[in-house]
Amino acid sequence: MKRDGSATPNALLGLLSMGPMSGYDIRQMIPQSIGHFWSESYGQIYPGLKRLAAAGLATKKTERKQGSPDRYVYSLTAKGREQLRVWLKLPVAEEVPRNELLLKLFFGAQTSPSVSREHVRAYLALHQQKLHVYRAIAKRLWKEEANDPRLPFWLMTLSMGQHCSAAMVKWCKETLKELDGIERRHKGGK
Amino acid sequence: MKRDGSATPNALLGLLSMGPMSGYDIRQMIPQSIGHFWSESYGQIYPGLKRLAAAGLATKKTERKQGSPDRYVYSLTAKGREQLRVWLKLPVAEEVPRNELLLKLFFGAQTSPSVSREHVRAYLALHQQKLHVYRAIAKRLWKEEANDPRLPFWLMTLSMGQHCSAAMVKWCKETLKELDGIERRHKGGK
DNA sequence: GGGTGCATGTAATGGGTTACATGATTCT
DNA sequence: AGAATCATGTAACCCATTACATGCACCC
Repeated sequence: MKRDGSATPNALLGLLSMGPMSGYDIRQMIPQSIGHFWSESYGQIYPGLKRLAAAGLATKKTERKQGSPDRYVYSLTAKGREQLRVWLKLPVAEEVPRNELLLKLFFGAQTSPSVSREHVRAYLALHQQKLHVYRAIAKRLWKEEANDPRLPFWLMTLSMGQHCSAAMVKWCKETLKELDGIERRHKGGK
Repeated sequence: MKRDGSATPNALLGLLSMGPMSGYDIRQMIPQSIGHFWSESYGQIYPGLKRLAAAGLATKKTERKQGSPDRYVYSLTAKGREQLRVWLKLPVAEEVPRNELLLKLFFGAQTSPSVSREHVRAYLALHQQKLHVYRAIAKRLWKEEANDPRLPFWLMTLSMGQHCSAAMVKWCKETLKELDGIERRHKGGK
């Protein structure tokens, strides 16, 4: 049995479960849907969709319109829906995430504290901005998708982003204070 | 100018800044150092060290002992230290992290709420355990490395883990309540 | 005429893990 | 005898991004 190391084909199934789509459509909608915690490039999407069709998990229809390129629109088959449900049940594969900020911070004693401080500052700004974006998305969803049964699940993923970014903002502020202290000792103490 | 897409060689430089080491040593010490936010496999380490030596960033010494295999111990050169400092100053490259849990949760409406609940439950357990581990490490560091000037930086990376896991625990608990509500409506309501 | 958007796709390249290969010593 | 630990390393494979290639239509 071939074990499926990658979640990519299943991510495509999930996106197709939201409605028939072309590869181009999928790419366009990612920022508005799973973009905050998942990404796919054309190099994955187009061959991936082809493979789904070859495996009988999706069907491909050609849409022709004069004055614009052909579109290949994929729809989930019953088999595809079933495969999606099977994958959703499988335990989540936890990976060791690589965090370059922490890597640099860990070796922070090898350079001036101000270097670390700038990294943390940038991280703070990043997460403050994310919090704004999350709030805007939540507002939009409450208005526009109020009756969609999928709404609660979308809000849960948003909520994780909010919890995480809020924690990061708090950590950044504490860490900046700590770094300031180190810098003062660095300059004043010796 | 060739831009360095990968932080791996610099991670090796950072580890070597802690003292001369063999590839084997590096692999062994990762869980005790940067393991919570970075990983490297032998397939990266051994060729990586060779490249560092070839680039004049590290020197290789052979240690022979009767009754055990040869060890190739690498030490940073002045040039290597300088390169580490240069890399530390470069802005952190933010990547879009892939979170499989969120991906499954986002499509949670395609299956029974209990499926999502189990995933969240596992995530809760994972982060509660991480909190224990972090606390144990912090204790050990305070005792054993109290006078090391690098200690504050190590504690900062630990602290991020603590903030993050604490936020995840909170989110999991809230989300489990929400999922319970959905399940009740699911069963009772219709 | 030139940029932008629609729309498809592939090839090159990069980055990384895993499994394998080797071989001595020490512990059970 | 067999397993675990020390220690090095490579080859096969997997996954993913990026750059490139094509081509039409529309707007400035």
